[in-house]
Amino acid sequence: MFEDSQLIKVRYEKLKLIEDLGIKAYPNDFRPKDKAKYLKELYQEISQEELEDRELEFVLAGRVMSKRDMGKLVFSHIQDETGQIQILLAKSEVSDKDFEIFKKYIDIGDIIGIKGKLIKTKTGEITILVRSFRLLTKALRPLPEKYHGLKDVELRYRMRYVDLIMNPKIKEIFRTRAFIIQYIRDYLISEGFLEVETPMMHPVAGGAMAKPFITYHNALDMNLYLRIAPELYLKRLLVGGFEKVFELNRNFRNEGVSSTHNPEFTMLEFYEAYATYEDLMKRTEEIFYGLALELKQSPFIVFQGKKIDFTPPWKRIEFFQALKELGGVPEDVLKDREKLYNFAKNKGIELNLKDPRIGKWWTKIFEELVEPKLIQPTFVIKFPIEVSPLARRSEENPEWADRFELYIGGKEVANAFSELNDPRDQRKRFEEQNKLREIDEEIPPEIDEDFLRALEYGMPPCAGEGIGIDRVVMIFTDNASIREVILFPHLRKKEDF
RNA sequence: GGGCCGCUAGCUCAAGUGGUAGAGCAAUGGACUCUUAAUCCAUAGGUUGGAGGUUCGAGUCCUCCGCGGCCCA
Repeated sequence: MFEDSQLIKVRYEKLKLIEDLGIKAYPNDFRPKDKAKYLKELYQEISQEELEDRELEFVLAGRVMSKRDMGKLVFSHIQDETGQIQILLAKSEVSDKDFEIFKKYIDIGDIIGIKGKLIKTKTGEITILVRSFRLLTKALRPLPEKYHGLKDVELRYRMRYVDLIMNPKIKEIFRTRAFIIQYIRDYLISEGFLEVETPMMHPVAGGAMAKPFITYHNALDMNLYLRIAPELYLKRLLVGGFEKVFELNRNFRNEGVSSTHNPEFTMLEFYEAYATYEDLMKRTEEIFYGLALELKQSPFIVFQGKKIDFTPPWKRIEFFQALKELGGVPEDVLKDREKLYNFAKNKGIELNLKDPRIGKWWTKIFEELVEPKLIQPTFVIKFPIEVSPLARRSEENPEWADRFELYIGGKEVANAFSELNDPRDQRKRFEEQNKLREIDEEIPPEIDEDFLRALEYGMPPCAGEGIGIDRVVMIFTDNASIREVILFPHLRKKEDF
């Protein structure tokens, strides 16, 4: 690849000079034994005299992050996965050749392996006095400025690898992400759930309301949809006799990109036979409370300047009650289409007049007026049946679904319900939904007949829940943008990238 | 989709009302045995996101386009 940047040319030339000296620029026979962070932790309290006496040799590898050449001494920091540690090359301690090579040919950004003993500088910093070193990887591009690092958000996302090198806090986010996923997985497995993998490519899109990505299978000569949700497959597994299953993986939705939406995102769905959405509320509280204790050693976290308390039990509020009390929708307006339409319009909310489902209107108003107010963990219960096509009808009132949505920090985080397992009702709901396809492009393009057949074989009474993992990570890492918790968020293509 | 803001050296940023495009770090050459945003001397580095336009003259004003951020839908 041609690069006309002066800085890169210089590095390529240097690489050639190194190789001309018979030095390998990309060897793979160096095995580090020590890590920067642990050396610092272990030896911080030990005096220079004691370190001198012990004469221990340490072996580590890392990227050169700074270089301060003082003539016959060169101080430098190298960075491994755990952090940075200072190293010192002294002309008196290494061969003349090594010293020359380090001074002349080792650049900031190169990865090197070093052997040496620990010393403390006069300021008390644990430092490795190098006895020998090896070039392990030559870097051909300069790192960003050492003090400010890489700030440009666009560059940070497009070159996450550089972001990770320069901004140690970014690594923490993704460690926390991994921890959260591991914690949830451990919880479910310890509760007897089986982790499963169902298709990512669906012949029929379903399980949620969203526009799917379409792809094409050559050999089968058919269109496939990237899944918008695994729900209908997980339910088939309950028909098949698994009683507790979960899947923790990616979903794909062909929608806009925003600070809370990435076209692919990570979702946990779990299903439990002989349980109701009430049981799942308890599990949800357990999971989040446990996570807060593990991550913060406290039931409290701060999200975007707001203190959030995960101590169970959490607040529950009925959907209508929330619309009235938090959304300010008057009682007489709620069920009157015309009044409701005008009420929304007054609030700057445009409702789709062609949509006959008043429930759809309610959820729209709910999103705008209620959602942002639900800061503390809150279960919103008793959802309108019209917008819950896969949920069981409430025994109390057939117009409600036995369903909850969980809100934290003003965002929807989880959605759960007692599952509809009456195949007759399920078919009716699909068919009703079908009629609306022309006015609502999020309705799946066809009915999943095989799913209905499976229900006819009998799915045990059960409850299921979906948790948006990216949002959970946002909450626990206090990030307002989903892109900060996804390693490689999707951006528009750009030349030079 | 709409509004606002941004895009200048590898990175972080400057350049009243239009008048020769600068600094720090990084780089290159040199000095320095406890530096740590090292310091000191010197050198080099630019199609100012792209394309048009206005003007004697555009980083700056206008139009269109691209990419991003925030807000709204």
